Parts: sequence; structure tokens; C-alpha cells
Amino acid sequence: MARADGAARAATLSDVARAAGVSLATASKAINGRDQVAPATRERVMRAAEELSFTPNQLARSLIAGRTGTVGLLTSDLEGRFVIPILMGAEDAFGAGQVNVFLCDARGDAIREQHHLKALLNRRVDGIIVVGRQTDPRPSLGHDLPVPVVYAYAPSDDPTDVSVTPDNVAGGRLAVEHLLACGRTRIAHITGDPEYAAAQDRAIGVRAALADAGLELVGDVRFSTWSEHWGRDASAMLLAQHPDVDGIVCGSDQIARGVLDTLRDLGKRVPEDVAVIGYDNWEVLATNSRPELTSIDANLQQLGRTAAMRIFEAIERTDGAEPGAGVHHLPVRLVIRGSTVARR
Amino acid sequence: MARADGAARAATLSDVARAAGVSLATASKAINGRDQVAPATRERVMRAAEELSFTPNQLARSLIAGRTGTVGLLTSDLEGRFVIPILMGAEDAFGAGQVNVFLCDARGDAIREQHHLKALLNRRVDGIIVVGRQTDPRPSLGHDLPVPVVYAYAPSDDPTDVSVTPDNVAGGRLAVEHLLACGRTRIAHITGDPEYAAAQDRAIGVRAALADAGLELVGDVRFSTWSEHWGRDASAMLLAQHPDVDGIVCGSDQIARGVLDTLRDLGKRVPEDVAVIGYDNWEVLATNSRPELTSIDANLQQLGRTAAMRIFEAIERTDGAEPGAGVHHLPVRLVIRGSTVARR
DNA sequence: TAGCGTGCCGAAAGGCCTTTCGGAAGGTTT
DNA sequence: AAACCTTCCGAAAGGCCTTTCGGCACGCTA
Repeated sequence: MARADGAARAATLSDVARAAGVSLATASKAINGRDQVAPATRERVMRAAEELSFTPNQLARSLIAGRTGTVGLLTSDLEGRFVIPILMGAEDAFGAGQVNVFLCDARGDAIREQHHLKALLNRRVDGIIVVGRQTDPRPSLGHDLPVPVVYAYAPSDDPTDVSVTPDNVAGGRLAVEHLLACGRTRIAHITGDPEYAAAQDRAIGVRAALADAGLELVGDVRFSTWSEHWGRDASAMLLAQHPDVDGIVCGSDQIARGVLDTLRDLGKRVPEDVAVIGYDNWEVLATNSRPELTSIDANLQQLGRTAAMRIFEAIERTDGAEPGAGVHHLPVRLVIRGSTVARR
Repeated sequence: MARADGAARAATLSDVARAAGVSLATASKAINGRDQVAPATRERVMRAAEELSFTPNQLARSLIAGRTGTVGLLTSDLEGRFVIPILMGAEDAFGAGQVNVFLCDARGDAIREQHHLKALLNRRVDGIIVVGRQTDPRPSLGHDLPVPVVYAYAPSDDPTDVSVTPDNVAGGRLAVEHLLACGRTRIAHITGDPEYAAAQDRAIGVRAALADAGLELVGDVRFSTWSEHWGRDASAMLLAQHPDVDGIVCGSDQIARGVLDTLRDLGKRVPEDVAVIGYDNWEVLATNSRPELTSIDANLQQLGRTAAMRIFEAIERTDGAEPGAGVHHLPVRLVIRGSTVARR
């Protein structure tokens, strides 16, 4: 266990002051770069601090400042597929080392969530980011909290909260527009659980883009589960009914993987005969398929950055005003790979 | 932004004391369940606290106790594939709400790691768990830290540190033993980057188990990259040279997915003709393949729990002794699915 | 030489809580 | 009635730091 014998008790500021032969106040000022300290004195203090390997106790600082420089990330995203990029974006935005993040996983349990929420408030976090694992609205934490809250990925069901979530409608549009640009006109849509807002929103975008182009969807939107199995089954049925389909928009990369499997089994070439586009841009799935999968990326890291910036703004302004209430739909991004455009 | 107007300043203990008509000390004792307080008085204080929605400032408490009840999780695991289960295990072990975890991602950058380390120490975490993304030893943080450190997944290169890591050799053995139990005798091994200790260790286990059974590996161990592409290519070459192979141990689930693809293309039935076993038990890959993939699970959540418990022990004992220094190899687990055993 | 400004330092308060210890009030024993 | 104990409460110190503000010493001007 790494615990130095000598470091049993961390050096405190008064240790430094004594070592440097100055008062507590002067030591503090020297270390924090305040003026009112002669250069020579400052030098002396700094050297003493160095020798004692003094690190200022952030607890005491926070107590005085009334601010801890910490943020709570409250999630129910078990797998961490969404929460990790969001966390990284948040870290970026805050600036490494300036702000630290408490990560709490409520595991989809409201009681545990309350528990964690209370713990975070006791620790006097400056703000809270709530990350859901679906884009369906989730219950608000309420407005009687002493710190700002931003909802990421899953928006709050209260429109006076601040929420940031990917623009799934735009994602659906983007997918179709890309297929159209590739010259496809007979386009189908296979997606996941119809209970998910993500599935519905993407389908809306798909239909809208087709309507704009004066086209209709080939067959109905096929909803079921977010799995490869469904991708395989659905595409088999689709091809049986509509052998002339030349483009398939999938509601997730998993579904797209299944679709690719079936097309391959049926002897269809991708992208020559049928172009396939996925959703989520989950690297491990998208870059390992045959061919590699074009996909829609939700820019989760950017989402995290945005959430962090919103928190930041809210922390800065002490008037308690509520800037940017409402659900903000963030743009998504197309990542083109071999499943829609043959490689040269 | 959720910020109640009335909650501009959180209630402090002296507010409660005043409201209840008692002194600071009494209020403190009442709230913390100390004796030396008359039941009636306690009741009065509790009610006042309730009404003011008082939450004790954990900062001040920590300052006094010399303990914060927080732990730092320092990772370089970008994708979070390993860190999330470990984090969850740690949360479990600490007991939700008792201890909170600061998650810091160093992104494989030593400077950033130092930065985060310093921030964690300033915040006076009680301990640090370091999570790597490979099982190769990583540089120690050193022994001159004022808090205990446990290395998880990636062990420290210093044997006097405490490390917990999955037993990859046992995993390799387990895979082969399972194939043997399934009646396979012509077993090959396709795995990832030979620079990874994980690849080497698993290969050692594979060879050892075969040797114990008086068998030899079919062909050499095939090292390359941890990708589906490699799984596809390697198995194609393997089958060309050794058409009689009847079992393939893969170094990862990704590789196994590629292997399954190729076997399917070649008209081999899995598991009837060839049994395939993966590694990592990455649900999204293992349960979506055709057939579903038998795999070795590293019990990461258990790993996290163990790491947390070690930290706990070290925190408890104030004598600075170093219990359990060294690298602890934790048992892994076989998850049987359709790729080795035909479903009934 | 008296008066004034400037530059630097230190005493002390304050942030929020816990704990120790002294002491008041009430009841019990001799 | 005196001595004692128990029960409960409160003053104060302490944990570590920052900030305010008063004051000392020095050098300058009149």
C-alpha cells in the first residue's frame, strides 16, 4: 500500500509559514499569488512549501469560497455507453483539474437516485448533470434544489428545466438525405422498440426527408427490438416483400449489423445493390462489419461539453436566473463508410 | 435551471439551533444521534432541521474528521469498457451513499494523470483506485502518497503495490478445458496483439491445458490485432491449412465474431463442426452473434468490489501497514452459449 | 524636523461543524 | 439539611484556509 511513513500527516499552511518564518496570512498570500508580498518573501515561502510538499487543503478552501469546484454526474446508464463520452466532454469543458466529477450510478432505481442526490448535495457540488440512457423524457428532480441541474441525453419532462439531447429527427433526415445523394430511391426503415422516443423521432425524420424528395418509404417502418437478431429477421422479410429495395436506414448499428448479415446471406452486394446506414456510430460495431458501416453519430462528447457549459453559466450567474430553459436538440453528424459508398 | 429562490443560502447548523432554541453543540448532538440529549430536545431539533431542510455540510465534517469519504478512480481507459463495471463494483462495496467516487480520465497521458492525481490529493480523497485498459503492468504512482492506492485491471510494475487483475492464464485454461469437455481435440488459438500481456497469458493457459490433456495446439498461436477482421482472416488461413480443426479459442469476442463469420462463409456449422469460444463476454457482441457466443468473463464487477475492499482495509488500518501487497489474480468465469454447445 | 505616503506584514475573524469539558438543575441518599 | 450523583445543556476550542484591516518601517516632500 502506498503510504509513506513520513506522510502520515500532510503539511498544513501553518507548517509552511513557520518554516518560512512568516505569518499564516503572508504564506497564504504568497502561495496564491496575491500581491502585498515582497518577491523575496514569496520566494522563501514557495521554497518552504516545496520542501514540505505542501498541498492546500481543498476542503478548507471550498468551505471559505462557498464553492467546491465539483460537479455530480447522476446517471442511470448501466452500460455506460452514453455516459462516458458525455463525461469526457464535461471534463474537457471544465478544464482538466479545475473541476472534478462525482460519478453516481442510480441503476434505474428512483430510491437510489434520491440517495445519491442527497449525498451530492451534502458534498456541496456546484451543479448536477443528469444523464439518462434513453432520449425519452424523465422525471425532473424538481426546482427546489440549491444548485443548477442540466439533463443530458434524456431530457427532463419539465420544460422549465434545461435539457440537452441529440436531434434524432435531424438524424433520420440526415440518413435519408445521404442515401438520396447516393442515388437511392427505394428506401426502407428498420428500427427498434417503438416505445422509445429515439425510434419514433428518427422515423419522423426519415419520413420527412422522403416526403421532401417526393418519395415514399418502401413498406412501413419496421419496429421491434434494438438487436442484430431483429435486423436479420426484418431485412429478410423486407427483401421478400420488396426485392427492389436499394437503401435501408437502420435505427441502430446493431440492427444494421444484422441487416448486413442477411444481405450477405441473400447474395446482395453492399453498397452496390443495397446501401445500409446505421445509427449511433458505435465504433466497435461500425468499423468491424463487412463492409464498414456508415452511421449517424450523436456527438455525445459535444453533448457533454454543452451540458457542462450550461452548468458553468448557471454557476457563474448568482442571480438564480434560468438561462436557456427547455430542451435543446443538438446537431448530429454523418460518418460515411463503405456500406453506402463503395471504396475506391 | 433548478435553483429555488428561497434556497439561495443553504441552512446551517446554527440556523437550526436558533430555530430550536438550543445551542450549536446540542443541535449537533441531537442530529448525529449522540446521547446526552433529552428526547424532547432532540425531537425539537429534528423538527427544526426538517423545516429548514437542513443538510449538514459534508465539507466541514470532513475537515474535522480528517476523512472525506471519497475515493478517486484514475483511469486511462478511454472507452470505459473496463472501468464502468469496476466502478460499479466499487460503488457496491463501499455502499451507496457512504462513499462517493471521483472519476478522472487521464486519456493515456502521463501529464494529465499527474494533474488529476494532484487534484485528487488536494481534495483529500481517502484512497485511489487506478484502472488501466490493458493487463500489462503500468508505472507505479510511487509510495510517497498520503493515501492508499490499489491498481485494478492493469497491475503496478512495483510488486510492493497492491494490484488486482483478472487471471488470464486461468482463462485460457478454462476455455480449452471447456472445449475438451465438449469432446474437441483439434484445437486452435487465434488471438490479438502479441505485445499485450493478456494475449500472452491466455495463450500460456491454452497451451498448458492442452499439454495436461496430452494434446498439441493445431498450428501456432495466431497473434495479430484485436479485431473482427483479423478473426476472419486468421480463421480462413487456419481452415485452409488445417481443415480438420474442431475447436477454436479466440482471444477476444471481437475476434470470435470474425471467426464465426468466416466459418459461416465456408459452410462450417457451429458448434457441430467447429466449436468457438470468445473472451471478455462483451454482451453486445456475444449475445447477438449466430450462434450466441460462449465466452470467458473476467468478473470485472467483482474485481471492482475487491479493489474497493482493499482500499477500505487500508483506510481502516491507520498503522500504515501494507496488507496484501503484490499482484492478485482474480478468478474468471465461463459463460456457455450456443457456439460450443448446440441448443436443445 | 514634522508630516505624509507607500510597501509589506501579521493579528484576527470567519466559514461550518464536532467534541470536550465545565457547570447548572434536579433528584437521591445519609 | 448537607452532600452527592445523574442528566442535560452550552461555551469554547479546534480543523485549515482566506481575507480584511490595522500598523510598522521606511523613504520622500515641505
